[in-house]
Amino acid sequence: MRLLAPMSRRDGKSAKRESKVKKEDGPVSLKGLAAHLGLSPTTLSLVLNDSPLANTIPQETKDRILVAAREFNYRPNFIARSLRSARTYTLGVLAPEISSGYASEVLGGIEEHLLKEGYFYFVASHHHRPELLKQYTQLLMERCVEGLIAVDTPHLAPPASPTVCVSGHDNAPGVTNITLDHERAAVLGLGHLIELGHRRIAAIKGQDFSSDTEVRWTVICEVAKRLEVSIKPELMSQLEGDSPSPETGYLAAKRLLERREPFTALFTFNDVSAIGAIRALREAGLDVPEDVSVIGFDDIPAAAYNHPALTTIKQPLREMGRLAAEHLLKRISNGAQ
Amino acid sequence: MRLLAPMSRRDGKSAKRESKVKKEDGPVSLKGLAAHLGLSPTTLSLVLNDSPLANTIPQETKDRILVAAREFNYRPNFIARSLRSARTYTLGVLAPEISSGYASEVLGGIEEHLLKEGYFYFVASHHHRPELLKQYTQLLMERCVEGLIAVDTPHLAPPASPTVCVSGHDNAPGVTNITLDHERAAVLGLGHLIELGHRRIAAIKGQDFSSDTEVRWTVICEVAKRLEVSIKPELMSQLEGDSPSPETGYLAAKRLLERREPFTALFTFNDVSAIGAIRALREAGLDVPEDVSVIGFDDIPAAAYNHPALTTIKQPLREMGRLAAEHLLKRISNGAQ
DNA sequence: TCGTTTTAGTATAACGATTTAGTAAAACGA
DNA sequence: TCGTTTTACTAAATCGTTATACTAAAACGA
Repeated sequence: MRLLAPMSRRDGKSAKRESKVKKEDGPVSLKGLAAHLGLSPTTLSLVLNDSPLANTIPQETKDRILVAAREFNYRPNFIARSLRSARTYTLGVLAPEISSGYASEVLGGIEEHLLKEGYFYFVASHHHRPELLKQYTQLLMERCVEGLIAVDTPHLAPPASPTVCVSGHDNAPGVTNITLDHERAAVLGLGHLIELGHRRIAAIKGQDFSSDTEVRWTVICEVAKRLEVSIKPELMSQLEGDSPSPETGYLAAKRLLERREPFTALFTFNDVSAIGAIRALREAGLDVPEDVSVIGFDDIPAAAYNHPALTTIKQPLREMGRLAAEHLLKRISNGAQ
Repeated sequence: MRLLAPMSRRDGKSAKRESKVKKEDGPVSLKGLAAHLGLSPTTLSLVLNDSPLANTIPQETKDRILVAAREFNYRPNFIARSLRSARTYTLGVLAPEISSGYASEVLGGIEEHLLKEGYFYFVASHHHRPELLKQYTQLLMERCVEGLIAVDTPHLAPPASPTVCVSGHDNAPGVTNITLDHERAAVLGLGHLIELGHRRIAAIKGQDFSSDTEVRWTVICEVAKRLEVSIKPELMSQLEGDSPSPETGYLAAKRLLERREPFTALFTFNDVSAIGAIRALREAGLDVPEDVSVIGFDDIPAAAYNHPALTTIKQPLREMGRLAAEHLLKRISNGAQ
């Protein structure tokens, strides 16, 4: 059941004007500060950036400048600097939808590293729509981002900036892919099920638009064959639609059950769909984990608190985001393309 | 159980140099394009922005300019424009942690509206640490953002830019708060429980650092009193720590149970903690919902797929984000402070 | 004392756009 | 035909920095 609470907006009283006349007109510019000190902007710039050219300027003058800068709370204008230096210290991030658990975890890792390095980033959600993807890539480039990070975004057109793809599998020139070791993931997952004695293993494949879908599926099939528990075609179902709720998994499991092909274990594409699948199994009178073992993927926080607790393969999403950011900044500072 | 899969990094072959000599040197500037056409940058600027001053310029010339601009894929440099116009079309967003379900939903709504209006935004997560909050606010201002949106962030210092707080309750000058109608939420939640016949109602209050905690708690107590089911002090527990997992709710419920004060319903601060609380109740031998009814808050996707399905008060977080963005842009375009 | 070096700066141009003020040539009017 | 208006532009300033080149004065050396 769901009860919807409404919301409202309330404004504070409008800001009172500062009575001090002192700084009536916004932030100080270098020129203004220089005028106040009776020096040229050049001198201030040299001192404030302690350029080697400021060597011959006496400490007394330097101090005067530093004191005044502090007093007037001088902050160099970032835009002007960017224009001059052709650096924006800004990246662009493309993701299907930032509010998805997957993307937001990766973004968390990206942000953590970027802020530490003095960078910010713009995000755009393309909802797997090619024309939006193209448009936003363009917009980000126009904003002069120094590089791009694409999260779970296949078929990215070869970009003009250095690019890192999180869970990318396209082999494009100039693009670095950060990927999971899917082979190892498959061995962990299937190995665990086999150890529990399962032989009739079903699987739910990801949506076609997910970067990992094909690779993971291929690897799972290979590993299954190698471990001699090959997954029957009738025991494969696939997620459809891009709902962020467990519903996709619920429906995929339903389709699987309709085929009446028996199985004792289910390997799902992610935790959210696993939760939905479990519900479908229960409704079909199957007990989890007594009748069917379910294994998820991702390790979202809710996984551990599901009832019963979900077994899952952890993807270090935050770490992958951090690594993507770290690598991209390295490429940028190497002047790499 | 959780099995950790490792990840790896793979680079594509490095980009081949374009063999065309045509555009060897990055994007064209207005000056470059003007030189190519034998016109002045001014003329191009007037035509491309179709300024009224371009009225007297013959269509033929205009066409020449437009064709060349298209041919060379001319894009005005955003940075240069920003410097001149003192507009960045960029906002700053402050949140405790972007990867939390709460913040990412709100961000989704913010993003949706901003992109539609040609804006981008920078985000920074302050983790409820005052010094980070201050530092990031400063950094965002230095980046020349045109406004700020603070999500679940109390005690924001009076900012120099127009600001909107999502779930803000401080009454600061120049700050707009987007808030839930907590009164209505409390009536919905408590009303539902009372209708089910509950009289001994327990509640889990939010962490002290959450914007909504105090207001919601106060309102719930008031409404409870009015509905004559006042919540006993012994039946109040509080979330602690900022883990994003249901664990906080699990622990809060444990503390509640230790007091051995009987109750038949539990109103929790959010869905995630509700899931944890249900686990604690189960471990204590209480059946949900037979022995204890639990009601959550937020309506996260997993709520509906919890077993049993969780009753919850929906917060229209995405809508709140969208509204915040919309209102802030309106204030900005009104030149408001 | 005169030439050189050092000191302590400054003037100018540049980044890439936009805006204001201007101008030469053509067209027009009486 | 001469003065005015219109046409079709352009020059220069500006946004706030930074980089390069330059200079006047002081100090130094022989």
